[in-house]
Amino acid sequence: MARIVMVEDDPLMREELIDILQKEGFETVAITDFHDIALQIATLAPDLVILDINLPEQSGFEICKSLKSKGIGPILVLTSRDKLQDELHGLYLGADDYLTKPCNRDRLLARIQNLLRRYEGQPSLIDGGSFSLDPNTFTLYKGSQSLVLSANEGGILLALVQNRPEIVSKRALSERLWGTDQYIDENALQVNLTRLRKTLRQLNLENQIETIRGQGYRLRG
Amino acid sequence: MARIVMVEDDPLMREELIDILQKEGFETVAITDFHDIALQIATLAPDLVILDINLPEQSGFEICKSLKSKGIGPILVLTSRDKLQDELHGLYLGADDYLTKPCNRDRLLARIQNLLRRYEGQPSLIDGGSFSLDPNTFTLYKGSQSLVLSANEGGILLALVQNRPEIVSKRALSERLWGTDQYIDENALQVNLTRLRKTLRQLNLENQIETIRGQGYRLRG
DNA sequence: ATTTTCCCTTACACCATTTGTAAGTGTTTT
DNA sequence: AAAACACTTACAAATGGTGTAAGGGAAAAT
Repeated sequence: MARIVMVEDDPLMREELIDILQKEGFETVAITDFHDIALQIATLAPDLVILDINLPEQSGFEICKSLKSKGIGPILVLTSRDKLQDELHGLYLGADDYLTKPCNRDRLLARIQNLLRRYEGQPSLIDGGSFSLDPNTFTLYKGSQSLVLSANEGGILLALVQNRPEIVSKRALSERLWGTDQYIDENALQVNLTRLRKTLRQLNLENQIETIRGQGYRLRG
Repeated sequence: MARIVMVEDDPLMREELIDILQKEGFETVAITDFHDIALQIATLAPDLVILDINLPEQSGFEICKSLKSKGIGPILVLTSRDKLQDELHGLYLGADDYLTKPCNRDRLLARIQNLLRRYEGQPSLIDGGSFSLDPNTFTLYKGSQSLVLSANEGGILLALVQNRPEIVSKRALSERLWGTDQYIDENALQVNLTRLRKTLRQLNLENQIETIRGQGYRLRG
């Protein structure tokens, strides 16, 4: 079941939330130490974060921004601040939904399900800057366009995406594709890189792969 | 700029919406013929749909459901129905957000931006019930698993998903794969269906395709 | 109960795609 | 100027996709 992390400093409200969510079958984790909240949440790997705004050490707005920059979501803000400007600010910072207290139990649950549904039906794609890559199938996505890379092309791109923005040596790429127990001429790597660059051009992804002479390759961006 | 399709039968409200959105730089398309709305919207390929609920021929709820089954989204419901049960129903049917009229202009725009931001960068997958399908590459997604179907297997599954839960005749499937100007033995369709069923089993998707003897096939769920 | 019809499955051969090798070219470094 | 490194294109072999053929099973018709 989905893991929901709650950032709420009012003890009574927190217990009530925990009760509602656990009755619904969710795994709940409540933040009680209000220092370095974004870091704590990152290590918890939540499926959804319920975030209050008025907190002791940091504003929920700051936390929201920090979570977003770490790619953690979805984030549902649940706060007593019911002014329109606060809602606009929260949404602007990247909150996925903004609800005000007091909130009807069924409404809260419906909004939570809504966010979970939207995120969990999505494939686990790895962000490559200007594109996304499915590590299972080597399917490359850019906007509404997509294409499937061949095994070799996909293996190379995956290695570069996973190590972005670090340089990946030719030796590491060769081992990634062919292992160490069979001899493949080094030129095969060059050829496959040329094929990959050509394929990337089909999605207008020019100059994504940068050559560092004598060291290896890296993904730009 | 993003294309927003509006389904609103009140002319004054519709004009006001168009004005607000165009001033913001959006491309707007307003539905004025209220028959077969889901089909019209599908051909428009919108980036977002603003949907009223009280409409002349069909309920916005039905349209929402139909759009969702065709993988069209996001959907922002904007309605005068402000009862909690209506909101819950809309979210249950798959609406991505539910706002009631009258709605503050800045709030509406913020919610629209919120949805657009969340969907751009995501591949356009069609919902198949227990799985999702990328119509470009025939990549099949189920949870964190994915695999790429062959052209024939993908073409068959796509047809079934797009017509779900309707029956698709063998003739329609054959025409989808081979057109009408070349003769392919009917058994080729049977063979490819067997191959597709075997591939689906690799993702534990048993019994997804139902045979209706003498009529055709349909997707379960 | 038997026959006919429809659907499914497996194997085979042909076609399309992927990929390592070979050879040539261009650029950068020594 | 020569050497080293990187890139590109073409070719042939290997691999995967797919229609056809043949056989079998189940449901419907007689």
